[in-house]
Amino acid sequence: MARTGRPREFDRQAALDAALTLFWRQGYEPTSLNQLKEVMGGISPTSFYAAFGSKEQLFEEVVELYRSTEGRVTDILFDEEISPRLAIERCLRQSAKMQTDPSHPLGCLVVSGASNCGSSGEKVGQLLKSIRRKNNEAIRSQVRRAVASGDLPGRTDIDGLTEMFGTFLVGISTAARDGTNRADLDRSIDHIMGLWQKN
Amino acid sequence: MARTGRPREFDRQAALDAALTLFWRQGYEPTSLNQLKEVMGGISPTSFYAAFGSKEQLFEEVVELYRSTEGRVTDILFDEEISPRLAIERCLRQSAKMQTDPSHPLGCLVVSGASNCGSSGEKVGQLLKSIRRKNNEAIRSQVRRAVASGDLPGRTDIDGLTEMFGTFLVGISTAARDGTNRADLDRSIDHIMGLWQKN
DNA sequence: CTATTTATGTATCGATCGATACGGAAGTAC
DNA sequence: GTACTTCCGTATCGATCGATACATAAATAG
Repeated sequence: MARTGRPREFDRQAALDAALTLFWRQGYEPTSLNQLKEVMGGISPTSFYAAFGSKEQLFEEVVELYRSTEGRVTDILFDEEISPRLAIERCLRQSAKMQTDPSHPLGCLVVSGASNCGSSGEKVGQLLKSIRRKNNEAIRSQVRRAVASGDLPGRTDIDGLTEMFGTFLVGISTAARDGTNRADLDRSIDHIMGLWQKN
Repeated sequence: MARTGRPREFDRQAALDAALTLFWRQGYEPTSLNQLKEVMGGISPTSFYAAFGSKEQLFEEVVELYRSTEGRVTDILFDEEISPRLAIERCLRQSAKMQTDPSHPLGCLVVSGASNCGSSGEKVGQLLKSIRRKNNEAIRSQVRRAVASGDLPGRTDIDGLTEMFGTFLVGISTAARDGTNRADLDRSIDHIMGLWQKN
């Protein structure tokens, strides 16, 4: 049976897509409800709050959308079927490609989406931080797996190598936003991955 | 001859220091004038604007202060007297040490101080971006110098290697703010600098 | 039809934003 | 002393912030 009540007049998914783009470009706090309502189809405040709850809830939903689409480039870090080296290299290359793609804002929403937070944005800042932490732990798990399998020597400094890849990964967002193109990032990944066999 | 007029009742330099700390922790946009006035000695709005012009001008002055103090860790990138490798390595290690120092906010003001900017913060965002760009060019200059001197092979991919160090450098800010300690960052620098001789 | 449910449009809420007006206070110049 | 300069405190500006109140419109249920 069809749902009762007056049907929604705007496309909720399209509105969510537009909100993602705006949050991605500007970040959480400087993006105002007026801007959001405008790009989301010129909807009214009432429609906005009825459909999305609040600015904070909308952002959380936007982060979910990001993670299920463009943000999937880091998912491969959690793949323990492929080789650890390939998991990390592919994550870096896919991230560099995605974050420099001109079809959407530059950089990474998880890294740069809520980096300047007052008290009102503290919660969403913690949300993104927890995602970054999980990614870092996935890198550590891959490095550890490589040592266990003998792909990296037993004397490998696991934490140091993990942090090297992790710091480089989050750096891609600032680099991309500063205008670095994909080709240069890809060659920088050539270099950083060169460490793997020369260890 | 002494300056005429009623003397200022607050310590301008101390107020500037306090503003630096607040901007460093929160970033430009989410830091309000009320917060600033409070940490700057509970000064009045009139005193604030008479002494610093505006929030934006204050931030620019704060950036100058930062660059002349904690931010000097990157100055060594411009030193063409020491070896290129040492210039880059010292920059990374000093940055890691400074940005994880608990005596002030974590991370780097130049990287994270205005990363979420609406239209009002666009100007300061560009200011920080131009500083990052200059630092990147300094890295490139060092890499080029290393190739010219034979310290790196002639076939070296200059732009790729530059971007690798540059991306890692800006990544330190997010890593430090996410809680990475100095020791782990230092070991990650051990790894990334290992590329230099193994090229 | 009436009742119920959900969405919409307008008008506006209290709080806060960055920034000023205005008058008085505290110093020097003469 | 008076004139001048600079700073301070209070009160407040217009704009915008995120969020709601309230009445109305458009659908289904019976």
